[in-house]
Amino acid sequence: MATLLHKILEQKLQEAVSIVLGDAGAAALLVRPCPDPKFGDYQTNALMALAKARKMNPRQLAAEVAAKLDIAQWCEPVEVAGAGFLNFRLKPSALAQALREAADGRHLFFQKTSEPRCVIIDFSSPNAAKPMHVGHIRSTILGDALARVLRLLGHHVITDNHIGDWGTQFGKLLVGWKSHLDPERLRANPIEEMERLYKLVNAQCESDPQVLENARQELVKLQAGDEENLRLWREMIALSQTQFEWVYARLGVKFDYSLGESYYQPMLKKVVDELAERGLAQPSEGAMMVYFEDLPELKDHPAMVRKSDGGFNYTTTDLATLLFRWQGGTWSVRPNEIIYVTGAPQQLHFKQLFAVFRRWHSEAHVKLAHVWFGSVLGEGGKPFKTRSGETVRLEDLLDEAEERALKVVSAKNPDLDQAQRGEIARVVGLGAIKYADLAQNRQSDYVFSWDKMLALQGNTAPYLLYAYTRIRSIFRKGGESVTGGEGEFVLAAPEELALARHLLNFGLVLDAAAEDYRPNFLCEYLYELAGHFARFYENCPVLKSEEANRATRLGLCDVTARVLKQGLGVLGIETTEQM
RNA sequence: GCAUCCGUAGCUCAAUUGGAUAGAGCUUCUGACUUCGGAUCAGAAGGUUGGGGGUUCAAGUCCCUCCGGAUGCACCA
Repeated sequence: MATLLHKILEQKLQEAVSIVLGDAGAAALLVRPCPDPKFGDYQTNALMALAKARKMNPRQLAAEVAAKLDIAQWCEPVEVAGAGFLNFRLKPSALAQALREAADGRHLFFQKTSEPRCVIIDFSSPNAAKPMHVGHIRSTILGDALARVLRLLGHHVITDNHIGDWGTQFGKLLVGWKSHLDPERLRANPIEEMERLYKLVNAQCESDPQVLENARQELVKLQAGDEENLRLWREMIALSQTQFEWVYARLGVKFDYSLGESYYQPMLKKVVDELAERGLAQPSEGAMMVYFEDLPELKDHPAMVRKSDGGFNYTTTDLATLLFRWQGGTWSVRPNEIIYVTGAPQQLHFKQLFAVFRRWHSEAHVKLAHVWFGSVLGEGGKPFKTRSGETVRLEDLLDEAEERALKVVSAKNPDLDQAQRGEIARVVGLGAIKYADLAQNRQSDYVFSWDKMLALQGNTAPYLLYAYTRIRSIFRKGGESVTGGEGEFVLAAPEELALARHLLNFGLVLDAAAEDYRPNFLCEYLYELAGHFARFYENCPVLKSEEANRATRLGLCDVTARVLKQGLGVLGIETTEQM
């Protein structure tokens, strides 16, 4: 049995409360780390809320619950403080036991959920026939990190890339492909050529209505199943897919499914027919609309599910997709939850989507979450563009990250051979980009800064990776005889205790990050962990210390390295032994 | 006009069911090197959390209002 102390405390608190209040009504009694170590290791403020709801004296309730708490095995006597806080102080033996278990590989301060859920995560979603750009990075990195966290916690995660492979852009692309295609350029760089064609025709459409009309007709033919157009479309999709896979491989991102918009086209008519039959959708100005008179937020924002020209739009496609997923897709498992990771501007769309679906299938017990995020801005707070005003290509961005990281590594560590430096630069560069994004509250707009993300100070990937390499260096230097330590942990120095206490909270933070879809909690935790380690490292010699201290300190180093590696790994960031 | 989101130190950002003294990094200043990797650590300075009102034992967080900004709002996705 793993000793996960905060879980034990929560359990015991629950038991004590039900003894005192005589019922199990106490929903979630959370125990969390104290904001200030002087109060203790863990606290709960839940009793104050509980007392309030029952019109009881909070301090008295806290005292009564404290009297029934059966935790002497792990804690010093509990204190009632302030308006009704309970403060817990761990016994050194409990701390030592948890660390010993972790050092022995029995756990890493977290446990898998007792209630695994099936969660579908929809993220990245680039448009076919266009290069992936910086706008896709947040969705991709955030979605991947969430998938990894949920999987680590034992959930059944299905990732699905809803590629934009059926939009109106294909009308223009078909016109371009048929009249301006340069086979040489297509061979050399298919995406660039398709982008060139699209831009060319798009510009022509501005000035020449005839070209626009041609594009419309090509689109209609494609959607009607014209063989020639379908063949060209498939070719374009295949070329795009190759590019996507290359970028995803570089980022270390994998999808279980990539069912694009086109996959759902055969289902769209039925969606609208059903909505119409059930009176949920009504005709208006030739289009089909769903109104939400009873929802104040959406009262003035009806959703369109069919255009006046008879065509369907993205709400229709998303409804079909949602139904398909809820019914178990091709994987035959009904999800408990579906998560969409997209930008903030789509909030209204998802509110409409979810509202329509709830009416359409009110029997569906599935949690629908729109995990939205802010924009990536350039320095100065304006949209992030290249000097010439173009959107930044994702591949160029990754290249530049590695180049910049290589310069730093080469300057700091010129002794390493070129191949090693290249590999370190890859890990550090990609890690820096991912971490800079994930470390931020996703809902804020994010100011992209090379200097900040590659800095060795502050809450950055290089700082964390450096902490990791310092630990690994100890074990390298100590030789093969040096393991993660043995025997009982004897924690004495304040830096040892602070590090140990912080290690214990890894699981709590993983849970919080998963619960709120916010990897920045985990980043914050890892940054603090690296800080605690740095202070420990500064003040507590490991290899040079005497045998008694040495075993404990080696153990702390080992466990810290494992939490760092696991924590970064679950953010999609690799580690490196040297840098 | 309607809706959503945001406003925290000079700058970039945190702040876990509303919780105890709002925290980091950068910048500035001051310290610690015969380094288990100094790509480090310690200390100082920096705040009326946009303004005002309200709820609460407790508000950056919830409610109202005003100011300022971003985004979206029927035939693009």
